[in-house]
Amino acid sequence: MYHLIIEKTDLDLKKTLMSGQVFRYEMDINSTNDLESRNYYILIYREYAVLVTEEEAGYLFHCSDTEFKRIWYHYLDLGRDYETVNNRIVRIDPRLEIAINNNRGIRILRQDPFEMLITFIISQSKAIPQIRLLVNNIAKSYGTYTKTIRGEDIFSFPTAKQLEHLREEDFRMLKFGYRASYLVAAVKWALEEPSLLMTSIDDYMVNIGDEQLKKNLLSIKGVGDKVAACVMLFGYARHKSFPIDVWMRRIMNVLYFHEEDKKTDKDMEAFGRCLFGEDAGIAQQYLFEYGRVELKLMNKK
DNA sequence: ATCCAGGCCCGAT
DNA sequence: ATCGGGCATGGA
Repeated sequence: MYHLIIEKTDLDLKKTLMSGQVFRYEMDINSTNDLESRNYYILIYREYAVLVTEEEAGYLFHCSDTEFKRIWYHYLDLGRDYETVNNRIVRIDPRLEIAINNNRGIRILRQDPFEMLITFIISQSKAIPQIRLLVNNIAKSYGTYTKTIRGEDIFSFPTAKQLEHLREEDFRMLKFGYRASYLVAAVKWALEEPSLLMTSIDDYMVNIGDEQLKKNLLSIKGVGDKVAACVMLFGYARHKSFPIDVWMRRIMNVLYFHEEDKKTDKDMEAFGRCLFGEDAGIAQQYLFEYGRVELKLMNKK
């Protein structure tokens, strides 16, 4: 019934969930060693939700072996050997070894494309706690109740179909502000481009090239380079994506450029993709974490 | 109170 | 092509 992951080094759920790529999860971290209050996590993917407890030997998934293999193994990208990727990245830039060592076990999740599209449209000019609040609210309002885990009612994120009839004012009522019209456009896009949204986990790899997919996403009002890159990386597992945000700008201006260079986001994205190639997305995640920690310390002085 | 948050659109150069 | 103002909301 339960599936046990032994290798905690290959997977760090806490770091992965807090890395800014996912906004719908639950987590309870206890600082005590009380056996009755182990750390636990709730992962959500489409109509699935699973309780994961942290045991001495590894993470215990409270679901069937079949569900684990079919859903969570995939969701957590466990089929990829991150050590190999890490080695490639360190070979390209040895300075990232610190960031990798501090963030070993972070994985790029394979989340639902439509959820990523809506989530990252919402994310613009918002802080992470706000984003979490907004996406959880829309799930409660328009998603489907899945199950209750440890007292938490878990809802699936609404499908495009479930948001089909929402108007701008409906989204404004949910406090999405000026993003409301973008969301209407995104839902319309999703309903018109069903082939770009997987219908089952099996057809995850949409049969379309990176460039074409990006072009398609950019056609949505409210989706720019950054949002498109995030959707492609976290929703379509396009690991050549290299999203540039304020944090990435700061860290890249320290590691690779200078403020005076006045590099544009486009310049930086091209640079990162060229430097890290197929590992750009994962490298970006390490850089991002590096920036969140190291730069914060540098600015403190 | 003012500022700004993992941006993007749009109109003016 | 590039620049800057505006945009909703809420937390610091």
